[in-house]
Amino acid sequence: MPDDRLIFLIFTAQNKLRTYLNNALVAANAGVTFVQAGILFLLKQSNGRTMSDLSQLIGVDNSTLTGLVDRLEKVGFVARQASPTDRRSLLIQVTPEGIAAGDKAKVVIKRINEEIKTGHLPEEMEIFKSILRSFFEKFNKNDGSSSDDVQLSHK
Amino acid sequence: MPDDRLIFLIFTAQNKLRTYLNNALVAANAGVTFVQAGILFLLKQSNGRTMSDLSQLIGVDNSTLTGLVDRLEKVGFVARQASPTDRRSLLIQVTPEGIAAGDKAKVVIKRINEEIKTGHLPEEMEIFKSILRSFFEKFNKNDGSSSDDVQLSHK
DNA sequence: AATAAAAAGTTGGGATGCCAAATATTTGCC
DNA sequence: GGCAAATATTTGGCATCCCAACTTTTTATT
Repeated sequence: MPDDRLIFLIFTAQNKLRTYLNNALVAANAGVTFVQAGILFLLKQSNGRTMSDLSQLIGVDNSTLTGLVDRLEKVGFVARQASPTDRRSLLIQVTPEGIAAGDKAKVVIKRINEEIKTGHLPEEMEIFKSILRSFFEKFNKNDGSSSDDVQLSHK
Repeated sequence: MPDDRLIFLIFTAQNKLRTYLNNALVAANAGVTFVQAGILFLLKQSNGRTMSDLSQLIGVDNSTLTGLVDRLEKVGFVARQASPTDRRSLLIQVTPEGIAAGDKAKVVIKRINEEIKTGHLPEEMEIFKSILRSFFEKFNKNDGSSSDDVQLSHK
């Protein structure tokens, strides 16, 4: 499988990182996973965000975000509140416990972020990031056949 | 979130790729996802592998592999067979339909593999891959606190 | 030979992700 | 103002992933 090893490598490496990271968060008694911590950071920054804001900022679809917020609400890290200006909307409020959990997680996340960089030059990390960022342009349309349209538009 | 943007970037980029890829496989009527296709390739290469072999080669744990094989078996792409030499073992046989599905998927996977490389130098892709490969050394222990032990052993 | 330890595969639980559909509400258009 | 279109959120379905526990079988140890 020489040609698809790149995709395989991306997926399996990512799985390794995610597992390691979330286990580290367990070991640190953070009480949240990486993605949940991300939500808490966003709310610490600016409390009372809507579900749509959060799903966009976290980079997941709205139904995924519903589950994430459900689980955070269940353990008392966030609360849902009706929006005063739009009856379709909820404003998600972080609790003090949620702030604390997020702060605890942050230490672990920083550490592992540093571990990722260990042994690599800054220029190399830049290349790594720019390739990842290219995915957002290349694979933004969720229709896998749309790349043909992109190529046609270049002519 | 400056420091953890790298991890966030890895996860969200990977999600983009995975979604795009699996949608492309749907569009191509491959009838399998990327991971399922990986299993079919392995079986085309060498049919009758054990579940343990497959889980190792695919890079997932054995219970994940059980689900994957269940779903492939359900659509008639593989079959489970008792091992003649070890009563704990099963040998997974790919069917002709499974081979066909894998071949169809391969075309799409190759295309997207090329898309990933588009716009980047070969040396850049090498750097990208070597950073991903470093995850397998750095994050191999699933205990996130084990990095401290590693550091201690260096003294 | 007997027994402890390890291995094979499955089940169950939890988390995360996307897609589609549904309902209530808001916005845009005529 | 009335109605079509869009939006906010949830629910349900499916897939993928890890962890823990379990039962049967095999291997290793005594």
